Amino acid sequence: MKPKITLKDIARELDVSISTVSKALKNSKEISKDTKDRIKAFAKFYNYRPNNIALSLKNRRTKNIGVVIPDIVHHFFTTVFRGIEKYANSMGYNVIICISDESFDKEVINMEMLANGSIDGFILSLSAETQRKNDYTHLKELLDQGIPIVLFDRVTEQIACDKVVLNDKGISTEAVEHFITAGANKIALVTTENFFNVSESRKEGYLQALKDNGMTVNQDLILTLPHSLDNTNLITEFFQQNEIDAVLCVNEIFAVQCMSVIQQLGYNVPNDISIIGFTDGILSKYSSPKLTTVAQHGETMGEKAAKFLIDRMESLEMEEAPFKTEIINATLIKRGSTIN
Amino acid sequence: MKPKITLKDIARELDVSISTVSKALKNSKEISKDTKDRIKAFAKFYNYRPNNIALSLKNRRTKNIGVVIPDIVHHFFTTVFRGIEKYANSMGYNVIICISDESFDKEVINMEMLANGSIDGFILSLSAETQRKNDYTHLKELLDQGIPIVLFDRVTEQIACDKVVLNDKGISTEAVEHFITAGANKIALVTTENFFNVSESRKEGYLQALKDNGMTVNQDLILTLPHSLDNTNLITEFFQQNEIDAVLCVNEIFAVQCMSVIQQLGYNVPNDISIIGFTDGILSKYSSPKLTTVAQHGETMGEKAAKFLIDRMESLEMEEAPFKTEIINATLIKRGSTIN
DNA sequence: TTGTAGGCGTTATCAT
DNA sequence: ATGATAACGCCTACAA
Repeated sequence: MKPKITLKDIARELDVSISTVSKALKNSKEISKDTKDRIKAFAKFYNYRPNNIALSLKNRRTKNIGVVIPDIVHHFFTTVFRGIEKYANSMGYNVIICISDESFDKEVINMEMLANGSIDGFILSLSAETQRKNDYTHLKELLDQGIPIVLFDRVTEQIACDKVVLNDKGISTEAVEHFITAGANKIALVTTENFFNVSESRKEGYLQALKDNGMTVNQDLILTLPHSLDNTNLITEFFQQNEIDAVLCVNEIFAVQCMSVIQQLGYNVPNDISIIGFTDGILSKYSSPKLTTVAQHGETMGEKAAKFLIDRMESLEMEEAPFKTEIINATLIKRGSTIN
Repeated sequence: MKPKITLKDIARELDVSISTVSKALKNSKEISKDTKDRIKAFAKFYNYRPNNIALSLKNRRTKNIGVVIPDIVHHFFTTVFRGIEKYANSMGYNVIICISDESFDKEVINMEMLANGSIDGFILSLSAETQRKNDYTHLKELLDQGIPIVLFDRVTEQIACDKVVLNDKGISTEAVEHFITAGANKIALVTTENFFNVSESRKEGYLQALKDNGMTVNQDLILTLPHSLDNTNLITEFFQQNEIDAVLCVNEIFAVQCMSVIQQLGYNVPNDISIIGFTDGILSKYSSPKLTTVAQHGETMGEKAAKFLIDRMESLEMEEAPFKTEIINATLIKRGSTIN
């Protein structure tokens, strides 16, 4: 058991002053080569490492980033997190993570907790409840205090800050057009309740594609599923009661559930009904047939978000750079659940 | 833009001393009700919150826990992490996370980085490379410095610390016996290279079950797959060249891959071949048929690990409590990929 | 009832 | 070339 050693310890042992030790270890040329060597050898032997906390206090920066995501079990957030972690680490930052669990209160409490000195900035994707309540005072307050925030994916226009989002609308249009090219004309959409900005955008993209191609919108072909429930029955009804030859799903769970129902009903994927889902996760890769999906490039989003944040934090006080929004281009990965 | 306010600021504004402010905010009865009220009102108005960093420095404890896991995309680690986060937060701790990415170096570097004051203790699952190298000096050093560590899942006997593991061997035996009860007698095992303690234990459990039931071991029925590669061909060969009526897989990816191959080859699951996988993740739930799996109760493991760590950290210096190993009982979730 | 002083570990500035 | 001092924000034993 050898507790951590401090500058003071070294100073005492070597009978010099603390500041001499500090300077010597920083290779200051104020100190004679002789003492420098002595001190360095001693420090090395006892494996001296400066105390991060003391440095944080002195420098008024922690080199920690707070990441707040709604959920860590979802593949998309997981990949974004990876990207953040990767870039942050490469820049010497640690990542403190909080799961809001889609709860407004948890989001607020966790952020306030971290904001009291533990982190230099936040990367955040809004919880469902926050988007539903449409209440962003906690974010405004943090920004007011000078703590930078980067929003990704689940963002809001009501907060002025750097953002990283997907071209949800555009890629949805592209997906639907992929159906149309293959001859589909009874195209369905399976989505979530619409307080999510992303679901909303995806729906817009879907509608846009229909419009651009002179097709009429049939509201019956839009299925809005409630959150966190077993939706199998709803989905089954949906496919029984409607004539459908293609379906766009806003996440991969819906996609794989639809596929399962469709096959159960005796249809063939993709010949009778084609499917495209969002999120190129593990489900999409291991289903049969493999799912055509919208790859959201989560890792790229994460890296970009981290870069935005660190750039802003390190541009010491020349902070008033205008806020940027980076749009990450999703791509369609064509696999077995669509024709072509 | 209103920067954070400090005790000093309050003291200056209210023309009292810093310690008076400090005491007042802690409701010390040394201070007159009058000044307390004045100070509290002011503090509340300016939304004073003590600076965590200063507290950490003073108290020599950060209330941060470092979590090091090999991978965040794997469902199992994700759920364990959830459990850790949940318990830690409820006890007022933050969680700093590092992904070792199965790399020894990343594991070492990250841990050393955090160990310099950023965290009070670690929860860790060993990286593949660390287990392969069998080198744990970094952990020993940290323990030497008085930093507590809790290992989970991927553990080693070479380190004396609290541990949380699964009854891998027992549950594997149980799984194989489930096959046997249903009439199987050509039971295969699909596993990873054996430097993982968990794979090793699962194999032992498999062998034990065969032995207990008077069945002979056929080495041909044990398929060892390399890490991170497309194994489809190996798996296909395996099922073509061997007569098999049941297969136990050490993770759910292998399980779902096997199922896919089996169905491709024209067999029926579970009638021709039954399957059981480890990890009750999303793949198992959304495959068809749904997979019978070993639920590892990751969240429980995480909570338990966090409890071990926090207990030890908070039992100030009466530390020499003996190290405990908690064995979490996995359970078999019977679904469509097995008979019964 | 209030204030002073010292310390947590480090660095920067200003002596000596 | 080396050391003393102050400061980061907070707490607390001890004075006043």
